[in-house]
Amino acid sequence: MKPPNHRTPDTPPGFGSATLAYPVTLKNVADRAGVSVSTASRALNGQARKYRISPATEKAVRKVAADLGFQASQVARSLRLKRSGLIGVIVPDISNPFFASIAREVSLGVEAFGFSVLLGDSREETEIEQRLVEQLRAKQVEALLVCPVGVDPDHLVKLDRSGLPVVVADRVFDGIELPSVTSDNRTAARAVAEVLIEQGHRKIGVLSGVRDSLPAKTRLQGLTDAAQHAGFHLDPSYLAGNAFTEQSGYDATLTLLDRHPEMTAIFAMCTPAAIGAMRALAERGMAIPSDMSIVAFDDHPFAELMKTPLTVSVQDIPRLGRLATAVLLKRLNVNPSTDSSTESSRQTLPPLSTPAEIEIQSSTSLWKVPTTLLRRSSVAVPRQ
Amino acid sequence: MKPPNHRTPDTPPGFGSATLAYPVTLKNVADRAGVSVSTASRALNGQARKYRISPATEKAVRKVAADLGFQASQVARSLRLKRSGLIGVIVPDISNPFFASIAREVSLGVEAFGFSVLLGDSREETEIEQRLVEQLRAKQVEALLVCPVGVDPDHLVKLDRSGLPVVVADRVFDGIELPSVTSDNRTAARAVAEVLIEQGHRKIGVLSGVRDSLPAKTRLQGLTDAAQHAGFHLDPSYLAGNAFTEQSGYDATLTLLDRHPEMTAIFAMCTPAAIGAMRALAERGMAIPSDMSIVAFDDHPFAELMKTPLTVSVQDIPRLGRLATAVLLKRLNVNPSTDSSTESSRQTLPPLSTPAEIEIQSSTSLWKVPTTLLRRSSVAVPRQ
DNA sequence: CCCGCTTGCACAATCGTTTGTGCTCTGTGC
DNA sequence: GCACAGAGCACAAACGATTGTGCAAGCGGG
Repeated sequence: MKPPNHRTPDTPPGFGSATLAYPVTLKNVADRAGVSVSTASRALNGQARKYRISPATEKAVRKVAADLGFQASQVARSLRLKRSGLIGVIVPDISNPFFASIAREVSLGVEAFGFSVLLGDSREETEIEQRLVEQLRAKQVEALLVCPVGVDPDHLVKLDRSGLPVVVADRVFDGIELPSVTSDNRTAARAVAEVLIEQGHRKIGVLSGVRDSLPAKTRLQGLTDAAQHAGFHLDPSYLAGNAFTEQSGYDATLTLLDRHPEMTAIFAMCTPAAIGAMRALAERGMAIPSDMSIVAFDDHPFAELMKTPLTVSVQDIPRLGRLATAVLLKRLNVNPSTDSSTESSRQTLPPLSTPAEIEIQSSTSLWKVPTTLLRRSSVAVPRQ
Repeated sequence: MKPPNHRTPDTPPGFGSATLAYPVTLKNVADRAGVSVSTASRALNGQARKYRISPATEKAVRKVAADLGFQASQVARSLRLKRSGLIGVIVPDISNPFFASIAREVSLGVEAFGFSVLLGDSREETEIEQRLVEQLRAKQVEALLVCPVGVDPDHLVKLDRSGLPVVVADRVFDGIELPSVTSDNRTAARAVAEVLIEQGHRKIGVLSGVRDSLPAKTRLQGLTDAAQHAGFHLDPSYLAGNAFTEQSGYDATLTLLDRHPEMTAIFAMCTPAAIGAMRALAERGMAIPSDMSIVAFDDHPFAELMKTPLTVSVQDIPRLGRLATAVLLKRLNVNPSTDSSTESSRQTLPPLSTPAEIEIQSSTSLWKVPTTLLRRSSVAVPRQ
């Protein structure tokens, strides 16, 4: 890269100096070591024994390589090996800590195997998501982890069928055809809903995320379960909103407040929506939890310090990320549990961490990680 | 990639079917169109005019390519062109929204030019940062945006000297040798400090980030400026902490509380530290702002809803990210301001956004973006 | 002394692009 | 009728790695 303004170190004048000039190729190493390119390659790749390179030669080559700061071009290697060492990660919004954490776990988990993460941010738009997929496909990623915007999974399924392994996280789909990992949203939703119901709430407004997404459907299901168990029925008119955003939560809250003044509690399907709801309530001069109780999903460092700490169901995001990573790695046929001192990563540095203690049980294609309930002060007995 | 279990479409039997088999090469397209590989390449790359490919041929090739779903292998192209189309982004913690936002802006800003972002998370450790740099170098990234852990910039400087453009953001260094972009921390710090001083605070504890980092030094400088202007002197013993983390803020607060019971205000150099401080104060049973005033940096959606919304100086993070991206692109000799309908990105999709309205003024290598002050309720007149 | 086996390495093909150069036509002007 | 220009395309050499195969020594046994 950047051909101009470097001296290429073909036959450097002062033997032994060899300050790093950027593109040091295998040929440079070979020449300097007085061997052929193939020998140099084998010496560096631990193939010495197999191809009977003498220990002396191997050592010499290694030394020259080190002196020259040789780094094998992954591009060339990729071409020859038909393996890019790249994994694409596409999320709706990387500045959302939830997705950032997932990206982080993937990045941390795969680098031990010499993979790097190509990041894509779809900005919650399906069209951009598709463009990103194409772009990453052209970059020859070996697998894709997608947290989809939430609609139209078809292009992902097609992609997977065409031979590019795709794993879906969080925003999984119904009638699933792709390996997916998500939280146990139904149980989680039921748990938070029951906090409300125990206190006597029956008129519960729901701030929904993308309606077609499985998380939204499943959380609604959990709420319905709880209602049913308590012997009442949830009117669909108490449902509003159609996105996992603050704006959606704000708008939906106002809508519900107008539509159902008798409402005593809010069930927010995500943190941004809860924030939006709190803004809306503040504008209407309503206090939490005295005028309105509220429950939500996911926690945050700030949460504890809030005026009214939210009662939430918290997902184990890192675990979700690690599970997704494990599934990804499994589909790539690299063994997450193998001791990583093997030559799998060749010249790349030794593993930074043991990738995942996750057991991929069974052959299901939908994995769920458990959640925990955090009861805090945002729920009270309904006023009247 | 993934050679097995696809039919290669060399000469597909049913003409016209051509469902996507994964590796469709240029040769396949050429064969099917009845031309040579070189002609196919030129037809697809808009070189038709220059190399006198007949419009008919060009059209035919394009059609075949479309039918086959041809995507040029970026790996092969990279090898030939000596351009990977990859940009490395290394941050200390991608799950921190601050860095996530920066990564996001870079990703958004460069994709219009056909670049993709390779993400690295250094986990606030210099050693890992260095490993990531090596890994990304091997992947042939064309440039690197680093938010360093904060110490030992030497390897970055060396890298840049060796021909790989490096841009530093946020955690810039003193005696700078690399293009850097950061906020105007001195002014920002002075502004928040003055909020404290105006109310009469003089015994101000400082929760510092990494001492050697320029942000920490500069923010301290801003505080010192304000103190000096108000005619008093800040005792170094009021300084504690040495990291941009919650833990550091917590520990430092306890330390200062013990060391200086007369302290009436806290100047936290980052949000995590402020959170740590609030935890510590809560444990000691101290209320904000009645028992202790506090100011900090950076805002957050949650901030408004906190028990005591913090008075903070907020950085324009997206702008910072965009500026960094612009500097990056400039160093890569792609023109951020050019209308992007040029053939710069070839077969890659049309630009998703106008990359940056940023004016890169002058040839300075340190750029600063302005900040704004948010006065909220975390500051009061000192008790006694 | 010669044959054959082992050792240690070099040759060359290959991955899928891009691009400089050269070949073959067709048509035109004289 | 012929040379020549230019249009339209094919050939082949890179890019930097990996890897199957072939070739030359060295050695021992007969």
